[in-house]
Amino acid sequence: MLRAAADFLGRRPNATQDEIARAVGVSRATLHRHFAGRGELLAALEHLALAHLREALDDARLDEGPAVDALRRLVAACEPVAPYLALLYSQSQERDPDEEPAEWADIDARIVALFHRGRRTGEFGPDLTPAWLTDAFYSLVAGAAWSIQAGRAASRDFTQMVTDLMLRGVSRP
Amino acid sequence: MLRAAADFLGRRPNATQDEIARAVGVSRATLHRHFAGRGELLAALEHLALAHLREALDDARLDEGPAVDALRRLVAACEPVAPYLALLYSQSQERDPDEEPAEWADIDARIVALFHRGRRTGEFGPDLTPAWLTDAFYSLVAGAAWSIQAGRAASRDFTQMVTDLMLRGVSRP
DNA sequence: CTCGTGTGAGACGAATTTGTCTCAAGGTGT
DNA sequence: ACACCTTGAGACAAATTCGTCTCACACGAG
Repeated sequence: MLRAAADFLGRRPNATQDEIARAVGVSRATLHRHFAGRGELLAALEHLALAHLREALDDARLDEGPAVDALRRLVAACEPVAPYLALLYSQSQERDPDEEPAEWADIDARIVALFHRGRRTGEFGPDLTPAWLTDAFYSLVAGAAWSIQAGRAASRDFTQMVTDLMLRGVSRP
Repeated sequence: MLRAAADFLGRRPNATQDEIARAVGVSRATLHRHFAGRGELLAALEHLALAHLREALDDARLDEGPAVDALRRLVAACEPVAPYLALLYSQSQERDPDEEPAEWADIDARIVALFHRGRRTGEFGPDLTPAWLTDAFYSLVAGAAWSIQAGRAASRDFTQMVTDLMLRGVSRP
């Protein structure tokens, strides 16, 4: 149910609760019984996305093996969460920047740590800061999700699109 | 005036026209005299962004010299437009995908052509498609603009952040 | 069968937002 | 001084959206 709501809100961030309910397949009354108001729905969505994302980070084992491989695993593990991320990425702009839940801090810290480790071991170049690489990672994941949703890219290319760009940019293999 | 509206809408995409007017520094009546309704304002904003972006593309001379240098010039020229792009990038989700003005087709085509050229000359690797590289370029420009606006990155690092990531990813120079 | 539960449909008022109007104030050029 | 234009402030109705309530219907468990 949240899945359908996420898909729909990804396309129409400002949709009415009436539209959301119809898109999900329930009546507005039922939607309001489960989530009282748009805020609760967004919160539930964020909670679900955070849970999936945490699980993805656990599966990726970011602190094991070469950082390059860990980054590959990270992108691959994030693929199912990408639509949620894209949604929250667009909604995050219209929220007070200081009221964002502290649960994001964990996630951010783990990804930042990966880029720090790669820089320390010399696998990653020293020019780009881990903070920017983390933001760029989010942007690329969300951008790839949008490209796929818009039909400009194939869903099965997600991992390669993001990993190749993160690892080598446009340069030759 | 549009500049102020863009800055404010970048932070609060769902702001009331009252809030927009106050942020711009005029009364709601005056704002409504210039742009009848939110739609016209967004359209004007998009028009302005398109004009700036076209000018940036002209300045970048994407079809001259090595594609790598052209990409560098492109990013540098896009820096002033980045906040506009970030705004439209978030607003574009809530619009019918087929009613988007054809003016974007020009811009997209020129950027896609750059990546095509780089791939043809062998400067860019053959794995990533020009279409995805274009989307990724937009994502990174918008992401960098958000990072800067959020205070996580310095404004003067914009060009290097985006170009380094596009050209080499995380790998060493 | 009967009860309880969950759902859909609809109606209602409240709050918000928007478009429009009027009027007074301020500035400009003649 | 005078006409002219723009703006700010406020009021007003219309439209939209949201929260809430009621009622009828379906469905499974006992």
